[in-house]
Amino acid sequence: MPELPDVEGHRHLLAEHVAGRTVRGVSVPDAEILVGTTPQGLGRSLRGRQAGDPVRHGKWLWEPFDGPTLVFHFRMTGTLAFGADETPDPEAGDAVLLHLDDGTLRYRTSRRLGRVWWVASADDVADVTGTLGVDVTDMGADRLAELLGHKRGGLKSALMDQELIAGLGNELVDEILWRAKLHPKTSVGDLDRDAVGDLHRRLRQVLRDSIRAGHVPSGPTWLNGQRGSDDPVCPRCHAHLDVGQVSGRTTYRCPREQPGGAL
DNA sequence: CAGGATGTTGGGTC
DNA sequence: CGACCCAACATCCT
Repeated sequence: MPELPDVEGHRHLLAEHVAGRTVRGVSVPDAEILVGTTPQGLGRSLRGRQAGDPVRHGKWLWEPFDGPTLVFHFRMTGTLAFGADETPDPEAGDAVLLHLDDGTLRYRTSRRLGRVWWVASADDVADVTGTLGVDVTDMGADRLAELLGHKRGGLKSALMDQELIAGLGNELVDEILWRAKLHPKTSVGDLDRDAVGDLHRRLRQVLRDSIRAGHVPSGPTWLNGQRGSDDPVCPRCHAHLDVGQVSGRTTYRCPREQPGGAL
């Protein structure tokens, strides 16, 4: 599930419940998920430290502790939760818990694909994340046009390239392309400035509504709601959707409104 | 019960 | 180097 809107929700949770609090102790029920230190090292490093303001860039999230910083990525699975319950539930995928002044932060990755990295300083975060493009929530239409101007190949691949634009995942990109009425394999070079402008407006709209919801919605007016259906149809024109693979990801497209070849 | 799944990495090819 | 493809990761859901 975790797409950018979910990660933004997790950032909000950190800002609300963790920033400004002090670490009293840690639990690491799944040490394999913790990278860059040991459970003992994590406790030694964080105990007594105060949490600063969390940062999200694309689908990456980090929390500085007055120097040492925890970097979170959720991959295909994973959540953050905060509450009074201090008890780890390893069966449910609890991996790293931080016990703070007034509650416990719980990083859970049920399929164990997510990771939490420890780095000594916020300056070292980029060593973990690698090169990231502009955060998609900070990207204006001109910037999008400029970035696409340097790219070749298919539009969906370009939008999903985290080194170009950080934050767009499979579900968001399908939703955006459907609203912009663009075929996922549209050659990037075929878009003129007006088309990029329209694409950008749709992108902003999808992001705003998704972040507001805390996830990519799947209601009746969202293409995303057709995902997983045995007979997916276009929420606007009710044509049967074309489902296939693009860039190795399951892709949905309306053959009538996003014309072009089959996926 | 086999197959597929939201993401990323690393290998390989052209 | 860029674009693209694939397999792997570990587990859950259909």
